[in-house]
Amino acid sequence: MTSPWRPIGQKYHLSHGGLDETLVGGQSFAWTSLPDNIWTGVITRSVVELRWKEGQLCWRHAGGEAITEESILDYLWLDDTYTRAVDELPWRTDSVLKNAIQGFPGLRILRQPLDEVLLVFLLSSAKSIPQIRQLCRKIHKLLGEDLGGENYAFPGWPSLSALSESDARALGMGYRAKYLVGTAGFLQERPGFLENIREKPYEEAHKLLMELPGVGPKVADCVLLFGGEKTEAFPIDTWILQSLQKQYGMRGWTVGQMREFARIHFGSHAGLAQQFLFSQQRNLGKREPVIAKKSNNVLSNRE
DNA sequence: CCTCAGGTAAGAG
DNA sequence: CTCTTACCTGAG
Repeated sequence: MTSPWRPIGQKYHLSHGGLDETLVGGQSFAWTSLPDNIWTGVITRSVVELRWKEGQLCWRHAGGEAITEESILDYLWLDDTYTRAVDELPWRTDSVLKNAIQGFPGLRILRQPLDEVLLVFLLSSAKSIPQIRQLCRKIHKLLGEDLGGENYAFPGWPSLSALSESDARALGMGYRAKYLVGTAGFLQERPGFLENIREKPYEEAHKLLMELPGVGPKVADCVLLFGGEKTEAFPIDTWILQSLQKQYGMRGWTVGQMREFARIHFGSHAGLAQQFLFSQQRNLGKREPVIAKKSNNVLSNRE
């Protein structure tokens, strides 16, 4: 059933850390990190495993529909346009960004299906990454196609529209339940709405997405960046807010001013810059300094 | 028991 | 257009 490992993307710049951030760092919730530098995930209706071994990325099919190497390359943005996009970022004059790029070599934006990404980020508000992952899995398992090995496909919005608000609340969505029901109903009345989004220029697509209940500026940007191939989209979440405030000295700036800054400073691939800064900010202080921890214990013993 | 977490929507100034 | 606040729920 499982196909043999095949090398992929030999000619492109990759690293284990960059890959891990890409797959399980928060832009997708379809991947799981396994021991031995292996990740397993679902690409549309195919279960795929990736492995990092001796500086080489390999993949194999592990369930569901067959999938081509070409599809994997596209999904992982393994082509020359990525290399060019990174080079076009203003790292030459921006040492913060340069630092972030060097910290996560080969970090990229996945090209995920837009409808699937919309569900994920519609449910993401005020939730942690593990919570979002768990909630999405629950929905996929309930309504999505069984791909074997506890993997399930995204059900599609027509299936999601079968959920009532109380169904959705029973799944643990809380106040996000009305977003899901509202958006599912909206899409049912407007066939082709999501398909159209991809073809529109960024500004228009962003405006259109915000017509959906529960989709504000941040979620719309996430959907366009991760599911709409709009690399100029610059989602401003709490992490990016911190990065801009602390590393770029933008305390007191409004979110609107920050969006404007990002457009001008980072340019047509601002979203890619965002991903590097996001990963950098989120991983600050994640390395456990053992010695520092010891001294903390001493201090905390006083009463 | 209390606070807070990948935000959005609604209302006020 | 900026600023506040409520909104569900579960984890720390």
